[in-house]
Amino acid sequence: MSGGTDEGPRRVGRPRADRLRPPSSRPPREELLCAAAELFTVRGYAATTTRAVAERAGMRQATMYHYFGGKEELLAELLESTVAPSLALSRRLLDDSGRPAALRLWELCRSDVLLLCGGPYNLGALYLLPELDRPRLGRFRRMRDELRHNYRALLDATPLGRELAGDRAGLSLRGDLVFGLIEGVMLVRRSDPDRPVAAFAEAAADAALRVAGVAPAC
Amino acid sequence: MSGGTDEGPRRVGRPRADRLRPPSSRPPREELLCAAAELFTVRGYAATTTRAVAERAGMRQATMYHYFGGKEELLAELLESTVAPSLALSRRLLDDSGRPAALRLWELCRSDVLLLCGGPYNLGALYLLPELDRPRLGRFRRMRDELRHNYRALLDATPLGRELAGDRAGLSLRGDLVFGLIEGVMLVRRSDPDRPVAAFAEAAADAALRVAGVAPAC
DNA sequence: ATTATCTATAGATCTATAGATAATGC
DNA sequence: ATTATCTATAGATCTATAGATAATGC
Repeated sequence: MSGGTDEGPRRVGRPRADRLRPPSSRPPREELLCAAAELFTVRGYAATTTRAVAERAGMRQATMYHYFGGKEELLAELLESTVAPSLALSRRLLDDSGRPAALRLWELCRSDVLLLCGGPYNLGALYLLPELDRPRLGRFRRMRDELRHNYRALLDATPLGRELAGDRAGLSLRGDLVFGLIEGVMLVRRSDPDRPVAAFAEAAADAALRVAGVAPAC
Repeated sequence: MSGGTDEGPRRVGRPRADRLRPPSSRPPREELLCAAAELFTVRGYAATTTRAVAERAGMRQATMYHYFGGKEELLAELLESTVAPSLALSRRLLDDSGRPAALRLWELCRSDVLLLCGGPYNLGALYLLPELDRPRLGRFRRMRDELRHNYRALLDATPLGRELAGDRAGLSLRGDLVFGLIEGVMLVRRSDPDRPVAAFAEAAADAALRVAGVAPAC
C-alpha cells in the first residue's frame, strides 16, 4: 500500500497557511510560473498583482520573493520558454542542407505554431506587451530576433529566394510577412480557442509557404 | 496682422495651470484621446494611469473626468475608431456584386492594413488586451465580429469559395487565417515601424489572397 | 450664470522588506 | 542549523469625488 500519489507532506520549512488545497507535488517555482501564465494571459500582465500570482499558487504574497525577484522575472522565464524550442529547431534546420529549404521552412512554421498553440495558455499574446522593451527582457528579445533571422535565412535558401537575391527589400518584406503570419496565429487562436491544434498547425504552415511564394504545389 | 495662428486664449472656464505648453487649438477631448493612444501603445494600457493621460494632455488628473468616465471609455473610443472605417467599407463591398469577389476582398485587406498602419500609433496592438472582455467594450467586439464575418462572406463569394461550399471547416480556417494575417500586420509593424505604408498594404493584401488560395495570378 | 478647470483628499490598493515561526536534518 | 513559509507594515502609489476658483457670456 505504499507508493501512493499522496505520500503526505514530508517537506522542510514552515507549512503553508492555505489548508484548502492539496499539498501539490510540483515544486513551488513551477506552481508560480503556471499561476503567472494563466493570470498574465487571462487578466493581463500589468493588471496582475504579485498577490494574485502567489495566492493562486497556494502561498502568501511575500513568499513569492523567495523564488522570483518580481513579476518581471516570471514574465521573462515564461516568454523564453515559448521561443527556446523553436529557436533550437531553427538552428538544426539551417544546418541540415540535405533537404529542400522550402520543406525545412514548412517544418519550422508547423512546429512553431504547435508550440504557440499547444500549451494551455495563449502565451503568444504576451508578445505585444510594451514591457518587452525593459532591460530584463533583453535575452528574450535577442532570442526572438535570432529566430526571425533564421526564418529569413531559410527563405533566402529557397529557389525563389536565390532568384530574388538582388531585391533585398522584397525579400525582407516576404520574410516579415511569414514571421507575422506565424506569430499572428495567437490572434486566430483567440478567436477560436478550441480548434484542433495538429491540423491547424499544418494549415498555417501551408499558408506561410503560400505567403512566401514558395508553395510546392500551387 | 490679425488672423494669426495664435489668437490668444479666448476660452471659457478657469485657465489651465500648465503654462509650459502652448494653449493647443484642438478640443480637450481630442487631446485626451491622442495622449491615451500614445501612452496605451507605448507604455501599455493597464500600466498607464489617469494622471499620466491627463498630464500629457496638458491638464490635471481630475479634469479628465469632465470628459471621460475613466480609462476604459478612452480605450473603447480608440478601439472603435480603428475598426469603424473598415467595417463600413466591408458593408459597401459586400453589396457591390458588380466586381469579382476576390478583387473586393483584396481591396478590403489593403484598406484595413492602411488603417491599422497608417495612424501615428500602433493601435492594433491593443487587440490582444485581456480587458477586451469587459462589458463596456462590447460594442467594439461586435463591430470586429461583424468585420470578420464580412471577410468570410467575401471569401465565400469567390469561385474557390463556391467550390468548397461543402467544406465548412476548411473555409472557416482559411477565413480566420486571412483575418489573422491582416490583423497580424501590427506585429510586422512593431518589428519594423518605418516601412513605407502604401506599398506594404498592397503586399499584405497580395499575401492575404495567396493565403485564401484565390490569388488572381499564381 | 455657466463653464472649464483647479486643489485637496479619502479610501483602496500594491510592492518589497524585516523579522518571527514551524517544520525537517543532524 | 537550515529551510520555507508566515505576519506585519512602511512607503508609494492610484481612482474618483467634493468643493473652490477664474475665466467668459449676458
